[in-house]
Amino acid sequence: MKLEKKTHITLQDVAKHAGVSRATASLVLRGSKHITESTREKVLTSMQQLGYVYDRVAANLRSKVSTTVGLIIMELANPFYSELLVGIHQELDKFGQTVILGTTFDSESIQERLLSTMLEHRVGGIILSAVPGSPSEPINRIEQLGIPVVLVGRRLPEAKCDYVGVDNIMGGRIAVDYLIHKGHRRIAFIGGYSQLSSWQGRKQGYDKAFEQAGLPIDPAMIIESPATRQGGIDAIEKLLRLPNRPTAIFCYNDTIAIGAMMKLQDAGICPGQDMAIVGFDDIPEAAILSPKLTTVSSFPRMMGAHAARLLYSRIEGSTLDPTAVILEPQLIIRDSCKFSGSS
Amino acid sequence: MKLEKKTHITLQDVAKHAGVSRATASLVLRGSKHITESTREKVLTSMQQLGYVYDRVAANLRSKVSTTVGLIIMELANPFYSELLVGIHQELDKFGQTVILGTTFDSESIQERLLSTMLEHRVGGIILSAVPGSPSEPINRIEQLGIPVVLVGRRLPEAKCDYVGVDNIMGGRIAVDYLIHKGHRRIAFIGGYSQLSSWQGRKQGYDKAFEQAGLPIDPAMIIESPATRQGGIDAIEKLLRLPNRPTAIFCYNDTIAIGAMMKLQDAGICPGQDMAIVGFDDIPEAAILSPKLTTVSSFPRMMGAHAARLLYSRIEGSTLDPTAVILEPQLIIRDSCKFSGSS
DNA sequence: CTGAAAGCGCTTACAG
DNA sequence: CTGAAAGCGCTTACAG
Repeated sequence: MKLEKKTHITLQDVAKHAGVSRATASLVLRGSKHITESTREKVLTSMQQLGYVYDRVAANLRSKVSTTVGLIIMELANPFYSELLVGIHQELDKFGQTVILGTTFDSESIQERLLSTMLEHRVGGIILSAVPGSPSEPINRIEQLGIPVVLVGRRLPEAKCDYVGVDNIMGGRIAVDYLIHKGHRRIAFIGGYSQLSSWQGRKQGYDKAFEQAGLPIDPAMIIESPATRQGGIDAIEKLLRLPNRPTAIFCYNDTIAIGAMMKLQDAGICPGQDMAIVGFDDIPEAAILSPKLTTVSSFPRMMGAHAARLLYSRIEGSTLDPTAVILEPQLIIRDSCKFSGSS
Repeated sequence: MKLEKKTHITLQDVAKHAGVSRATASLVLRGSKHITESTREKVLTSMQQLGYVYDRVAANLRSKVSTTVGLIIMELANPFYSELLVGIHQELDKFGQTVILGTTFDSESIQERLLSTMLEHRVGGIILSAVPGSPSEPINRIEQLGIPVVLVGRRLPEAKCDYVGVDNIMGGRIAVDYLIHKGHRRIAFIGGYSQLSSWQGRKQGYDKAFEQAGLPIDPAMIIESPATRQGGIDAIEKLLRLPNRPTAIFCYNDTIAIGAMMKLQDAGICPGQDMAIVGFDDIPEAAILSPKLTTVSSFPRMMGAHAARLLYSRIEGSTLDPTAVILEPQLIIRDSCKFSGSS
């Protein structure tokens, strides 16, 4: 905890060593043009010699500036969020911002705590993938403080802030359209929870596709479960007990699809051959499964980059009305839908 | 950049509102016992009413304390590092420390820059997976400043600091022993670079296994390449051009193994059946490949947790000599080695 | 148990 | 172009 820097060099020391005032040294530090080349050099070499380390934290405190951004996501051990993080981190790095990380494991109380911690750390803004069903009041209160927040992936109805996500309705739509065109009539939708805005969107797309095809929807085909591999396994178990099994499965996301494929294989059902599978997100894993997973890409890395840019523009003072950046999803056709239903 | 908090409430405001001094309010904040219950309550309710946000940064500056830790790794889009990050983050969270992230992409100059940035942000310590071949002088200089650093996964010969890693020699040994016992005689070792301390260890284990079995080593079987999927693909291409192909492949890590399996499949060679494959690390992907990948687990999450604990003990003032925590690897036998060489 | 003063390391007007 | 002073929001001795 204690920073027991043995001989801690401050700007004061540098100034004295260079024979100038603290203010002058500070000016040199930030490359002011109002400094003579000769004093500039003197100060610079003094810094070198003394091994001076700039204290950005103290500087930020004084100048009321922040160079950190908070990122709150569900968990790290999930390729979707890893990819999101990569996009955010890479983009923010360009702006000289560093990210402070927090994971909620979808617990509302942890989210509350993290939000507080981030504020205490004087973040300039927050990127939040909110716990489903969490109240939007804390977010609005934070915005009130002048700290911008952008929601990513998961939307909160009442929150007055920016949002970056994929068009879930279209995503669900193109996935199910594709399956219907392949001749499937009984198509399950498994994984995720109906509180999730992304679940709702994907389900809506599913409904629309059925509607337009003039097909009836069987509520038994809709199975909620945690968005984990285990959740996929569990959902398949339930599905296999059904008297009238589906011929295709649209999974809430790729992680669910992985679990589903594992369980299917265990049950002697060949995914892709005996049962068509479509995922969502296109995480790196999707391409190495066998069969390679056909999935709807939500471009998580790009989502992250957009969120970072949007947040930074807010930090820089943009006062536009809250905007929503909706990425267009794309069906990535691979090998997990060879089977052609009852066509 | 600017933190234009509309009506920024400070401890001063709280104190005035509660009718006490700033010092008293500060004491309340940190739960001092020398405060009357009644004033405690007064102050607390004032904080509530005014919507006070504690400025931990200012507090840390004054009390010369740090609540952040720097983490520098090669890249985020790599399951090994994701897992490492999970372990570190989870453990550090328990100590109330937040992590500041940086990725080098194995560029020495980026690493230099990140190290500086972290110091400027007043991190209490640094966990570093160093760029191979980078000088240890900056690290020693940082330690000199009183900022502990722990190296993780990759060792630097001259660095006087803690290290957490897996026993690479043993890891290489058990992988190759296993293949030899399965009857293989021509075993390739592909991926990674010989500058990496982990590569050197695994290769040493490989050599030892051959030596003990009284088998000759063919230098053509050793192929270096970037530790990426593409690196695995490239290595296999080279391997297939060889007049005398191997019957088994020990991969520097699982990511290499994934690329290798992809390329093998493309070439009409069935991994696991026509060619045995062993990976290293046991990233989550290993279990979903088909065939499921037999691999040497390096327990990346546990590595992260150890590194975090070790660093924190240093931050707390531990002055033991630099220690090395070496985790014991474990062979995870799955399905990628069905073929039994020439036995 | 509480208050007045000094200080963490820096930057920001304001003089000169 | 450079210096002396005040202040960012907090904590830390030191009195009382």
